[in-house]
Amino acid sequence: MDKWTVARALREIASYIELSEPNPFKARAFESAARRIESLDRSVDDLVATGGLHSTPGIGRSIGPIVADLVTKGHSAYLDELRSRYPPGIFELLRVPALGLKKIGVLYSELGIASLDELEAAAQAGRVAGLAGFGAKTQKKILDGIATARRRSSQFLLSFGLEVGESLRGRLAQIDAIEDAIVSGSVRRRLEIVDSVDIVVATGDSVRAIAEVEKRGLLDRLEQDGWTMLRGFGRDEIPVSLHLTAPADCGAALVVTTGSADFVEAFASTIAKNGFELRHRELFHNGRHIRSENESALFERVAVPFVDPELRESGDVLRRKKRVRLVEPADLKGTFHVHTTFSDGRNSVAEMLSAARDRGFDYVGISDHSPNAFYANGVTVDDLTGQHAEIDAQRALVAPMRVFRGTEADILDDGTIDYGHATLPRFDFVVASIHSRFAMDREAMTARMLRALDDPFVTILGHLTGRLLLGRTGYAIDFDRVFDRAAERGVMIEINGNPHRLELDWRLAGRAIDRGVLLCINPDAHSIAELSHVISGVWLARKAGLSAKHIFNTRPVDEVADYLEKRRQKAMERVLSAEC
DNA sequence: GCCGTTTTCGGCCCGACTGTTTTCAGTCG
Repeated sequence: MDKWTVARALREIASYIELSEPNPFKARAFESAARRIESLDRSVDDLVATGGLHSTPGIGRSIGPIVADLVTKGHSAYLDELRSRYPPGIFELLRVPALGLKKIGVLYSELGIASLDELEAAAQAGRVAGLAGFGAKTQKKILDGIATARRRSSQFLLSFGLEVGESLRGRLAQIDAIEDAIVSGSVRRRLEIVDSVDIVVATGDSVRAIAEVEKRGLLDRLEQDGWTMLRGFGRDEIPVSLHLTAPADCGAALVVTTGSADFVEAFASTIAKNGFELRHRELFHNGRHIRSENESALFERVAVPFVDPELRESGDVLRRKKRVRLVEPADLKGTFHVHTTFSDGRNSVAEMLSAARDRGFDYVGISDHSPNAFYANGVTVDDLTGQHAEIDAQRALVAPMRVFRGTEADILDDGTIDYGHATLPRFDFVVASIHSRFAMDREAMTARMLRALDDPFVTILGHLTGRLLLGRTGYAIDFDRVFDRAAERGVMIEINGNPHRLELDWRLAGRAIDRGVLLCINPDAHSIAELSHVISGVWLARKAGLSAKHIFNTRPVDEVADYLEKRRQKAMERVLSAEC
């Protein structure tokens, strides 16, 4: 069993404990044990086999045997028992805003509520308001929140849609009767929130193809709609549509099913001028069927410059005379905003650096949290020396990759930057982010951010609005004023590739670019695996129509090093002259 | 549940906000 699976089991135990136990520290002990396991630098099997478990901090007499059970038996009797005490799916109530594990525990023990439907019925009957710790306002909030929770359960993050789509595509491609399978729809357009997965399936024998899909159980609750459409559900109930098409019509089927509806409509009317028509996912010219094995051949045949799928949200893009070369993952030479175990990262400096080198980066910037971020174990001024020494010690091992020492410093309530000017010069770069007081009004929040942008040590503005997709709307700011100030001060704005954040929003990126703001694609990585968030950052940049020239970290290492050093020097001069 | 040279109990990362309370618990970041 790998360490991630063990950690997940420990977290599940922590959640069950929080439902029922009054002592909050017991659940926290399991949480911290999970973190310990995740940050192991060797396999958990090895740790158990060699008896090293007992000397691992945070894992004591109770948790030790649970970890050993998980590793040696593949399950834990303790966790099995906890699971049997509650109905499955009780944690779906967490989707309701204002409901945490404590309240869910009370709802279950007092009223036996363990699903959204039961909760809704009880709240409508007024039974929730009578519970200890609940009241009329909470009951109203819950009723409002159930709608949100239901909506959230029918929407999915792009990263999830892509994972389900690609895994299905791979399994479809293994079927003999299927020549090709390509993910289309809003996933292919890289829309940040999707409600379904669409796959074009090219086959010369749809009867056999459908029979195989059914036989292999690739989808749940399969419905057949004629011979060209199969609908079902993938993992976690995401709706999936398979669009069966003859291989000769694959290009047309891709255009139509990729959408958007607006784009396809505009595309159809553009090509109609030359006598072409899209009908039932097939291409016709003056009534005669035209082969379109792939999309680029189709665009060429109808004499329209190819439009990258990410740009197909509206038909306006068809007015362009030429295709713009969008930024690609291979364009990124390095990245910033990478956390380590010095704050809330799960991997050490050494692990993160060698993983960055293995991705082929020429440079990487380490940026742990600043002291104000208590909950994220921010690095104190005293601990900085140790971290910098550790980074310096690792440099030679990952050469010639260049390592920059940075921070993700909190923007404090008044807009000043955590650490202050006594310490900020010690960093090669500073990502400034807001992690507290999200509820400020638009005016106050904008003022706070403008002041942060005025600090000469700030290099990059981190996750612009703090939004969490399907979780939390970002704080309100006046974007144009922030973009103007960022351009004026030469502060970059981050494209945060974390699939839950994906901001600055692709709908806004063009406005920032037009005002002269430079952008930087960062992973906000808290583990080796999360370094891949630079790829989702590239999706966003492509969706915004950006090229390599708009992105700072497509620049070569020498240019980047020079830029950062000059900026740091200038900041120190400005601060010194202000003090004189 | 874990930890500890103050060693078997008492503390455990913090703060804003909200609603239910009338001094605090739960949620969220």
